Amino acid sequence: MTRKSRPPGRGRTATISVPVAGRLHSAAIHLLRRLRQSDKASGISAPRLSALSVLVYAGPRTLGQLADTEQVRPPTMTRLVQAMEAEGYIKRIPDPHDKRVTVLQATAKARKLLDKARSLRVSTVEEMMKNLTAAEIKTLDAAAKLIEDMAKR
Amino acid sequence: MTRKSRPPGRGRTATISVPVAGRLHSAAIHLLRRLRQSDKASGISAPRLSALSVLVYAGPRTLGQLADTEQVRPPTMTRLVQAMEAEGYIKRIPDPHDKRVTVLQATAKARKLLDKARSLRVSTVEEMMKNLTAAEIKTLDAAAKLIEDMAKR
DNA sequence: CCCTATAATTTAGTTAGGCTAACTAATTAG
DNA sequence: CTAATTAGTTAGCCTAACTAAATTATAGGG
Repeated sequence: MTRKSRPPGRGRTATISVPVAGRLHSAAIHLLRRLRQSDKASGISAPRLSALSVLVYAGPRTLGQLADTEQVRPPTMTRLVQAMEAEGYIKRIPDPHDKRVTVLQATAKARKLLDKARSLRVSTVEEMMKNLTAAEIKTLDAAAKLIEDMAKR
Repeated sequence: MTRKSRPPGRGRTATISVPVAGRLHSAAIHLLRRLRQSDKASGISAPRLSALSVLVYAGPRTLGQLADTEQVRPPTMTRLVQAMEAEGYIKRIPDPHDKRVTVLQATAKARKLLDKARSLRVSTVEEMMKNLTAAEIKTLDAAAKLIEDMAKR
């Protein structure tokens, strides 16, 4: 589902979207307020969880790349990585072509942790959805796909 | 728009909702990741922003109540409040019935700050939505309303 | 009036995340 | 073969958020 480039003549679309953006924003805030609670149960801090999910869901990368995507300086990432390495969530793999580089890879333990955290959050959402009609669920599904698409770039 | 209590015979709704909950969860995460960036621009830390928005959007309450809702110990909240009081975001109002208690109230400056933060985030969402069709926007709007309803309890 | 409970603060200390500056080691360019 | 660049680490410092324990002041029942 790739976003089609919109040709001229889209009319009042931008104007219509303004209040919707506000409502969508509020909805996201309130949904996430709920989810944050299940997040704490994972027992890992937000910066670590964030860096680790990059490694788990987007694959291995170097420390510098990870620092860039997480928008921190390399020394900060060094420490985050050291802590998570000591806890068995990250493995360092030396780059054979460039000995200065270490590629970081999430371990099975990390994947298990994130899967657990995810399923906690997902069941919170399920619980919230349990009284919806089939049509309402369809609407949410369509919206989820649209949002993914929008967030992709 | 109050959630209607669903009578028996809703059939496979719960089963259908399972993968949708997962997709909705992912969508929310990715949307949030975007919004966190605009949040930084507000220049206030996450714990403070969170506590302050309780006061702004849910109204005044005592320090102890605020500590409870934010899930921190009273000393932690004392410090958060002291900092925000010094910056002019919170006003303390002595409780006439119980002199041990101070009721915390957000100032106009706080409201202005949160409005600014909100509009930053909303324009991020608008920007993301700018290539959607009218039908897609309608879907998002319906979903936003459903989510608000779900999150409400 | 005393005793206990409660609201908030102070005290004293920890932990985590962030930074810059200075360093080592490896790579690449002249 | 130097010189400059790049990846990552170390060291040192700062701030924010958090905690438990002790303290202060008020409330309220017996």
